[in-house]
Amino acid sequence: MIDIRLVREDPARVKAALARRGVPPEDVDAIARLDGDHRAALARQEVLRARVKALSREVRDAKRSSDTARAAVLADESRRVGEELKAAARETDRLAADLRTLVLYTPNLPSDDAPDGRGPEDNVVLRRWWPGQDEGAPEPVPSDHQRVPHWEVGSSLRILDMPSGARLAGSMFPLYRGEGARLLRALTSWALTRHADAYEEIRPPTLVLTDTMVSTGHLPKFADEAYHIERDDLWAIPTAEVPLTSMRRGEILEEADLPVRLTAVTQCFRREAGAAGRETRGLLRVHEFEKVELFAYATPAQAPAVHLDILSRAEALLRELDLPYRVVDLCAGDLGTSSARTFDLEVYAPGSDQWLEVSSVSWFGDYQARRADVRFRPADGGPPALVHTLNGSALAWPRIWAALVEWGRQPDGSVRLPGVLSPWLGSGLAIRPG
RNA sequence: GGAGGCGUGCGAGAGCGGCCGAAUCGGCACGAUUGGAAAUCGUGUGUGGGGCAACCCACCGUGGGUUCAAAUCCCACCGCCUCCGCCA
Repeated sequence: MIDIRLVREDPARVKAALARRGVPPEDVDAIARLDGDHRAALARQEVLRARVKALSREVRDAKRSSDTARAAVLADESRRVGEELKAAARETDRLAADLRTLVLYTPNLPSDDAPDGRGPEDNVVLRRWWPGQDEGAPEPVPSDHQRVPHWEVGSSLRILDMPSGARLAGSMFPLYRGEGARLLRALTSWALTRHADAYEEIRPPTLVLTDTMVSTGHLPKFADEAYHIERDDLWAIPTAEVPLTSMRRGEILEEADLPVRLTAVTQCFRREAGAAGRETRGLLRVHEFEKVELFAYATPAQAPAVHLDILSRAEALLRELDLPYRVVDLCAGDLGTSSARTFDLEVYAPGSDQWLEVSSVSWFGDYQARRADVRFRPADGGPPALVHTLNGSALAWPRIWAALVEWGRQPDGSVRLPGVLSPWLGSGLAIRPG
């Protein structure tokens, strides 16, 4: 949630910031109006309640002095005020609920540093990297044998079986087999080990309560994007960000313990409503996938450094995998709802001939922390303040799998995999046609 | 899933329906004492909303209800513990 106090005190600033995302100023006015109504109603309610409490004390005193008649009169008066109070409370609750709904649907204010722009076409490519770049090697040009899309490579090597996945769960549910499945396991083990120096490994639940989904901003606005288990009212998480953000929900952390850095591998579930058709072949867009996530709770002062740490860790993994990539600074219009600033990492896949988003590294400010009510007690003894949350994939495996298989394809049709994975791949660094 | 017990502040733990935002002990902070420390003594110590302030309001797992008045009574739900059942 955005800070309602900021809407109250500096609506112009909120309007200007949200306008960069395309939010009309009237939306901010509506929030301000409802907030004013709610506060006025609350004030009326409090006066009435104070009156009831005062009368109740007088009833008590009258009874103590055995003045039954007076006690009865006072009790009647209190009952009457109590009815008024009830009505006032209903009004306050209604306004509060309306206000909350409105605020829950309002996106975060983009960071001043995020570039201007309306959509993906306005994102800024900050830099590119490719193997050997430091030694002056030119950007690699894929050979013909690398121009085969991963779904063809996967099918002919029998390491990816999309038809079987579709038979089990429908389209866009991949089924990996043999060395293809083992490659996923290797990537996960390798990545978690690489983060273990500073990030505590977590295995969270992947089905969560509605409140947990609301805290990150995935609900109520994007209910159509998530799988929902109706009978038990649980949601399948679209990313480990969801359980990790709520791990300390409602708590006050000590500043000395910050930043709290966590890493987790989870299955991620996305309905991808409306994504049918384009760019859904093979592993480019799937309903269920595995991803290693980096996450942190930080003080506002720590947040920028943590943001860069997560970004550099995700980049380091790509470099160790020898995958050419670019860093994209998302413009205000293309930011996710909860994010204030996001860097996407995109890998080039020669067979699919596309830049594939394999990581999204975001700084959420206090937007999610306010929804999740996660605060910290400043070391200087000041009042508790909201933490900042940050996260980034490191990394999402299906598209990495695709890029590895396409770049690694040899003239003889086999696939060579990067050396860093050798401890987890056992004997074979290469997947050969069998 | 069945039976029973319990959910109070940083922790432990009290709390005849009114004087309870809450005893007491511990922890922590500050002060006194001390050459310094321990011990001792004193003071303070929740979160949020409103008001220039005095002060007012909310919160004792969550949500309803009873009552002039609810931490306290009633109902439902959730969580934890114990026993039974089932189970990878």
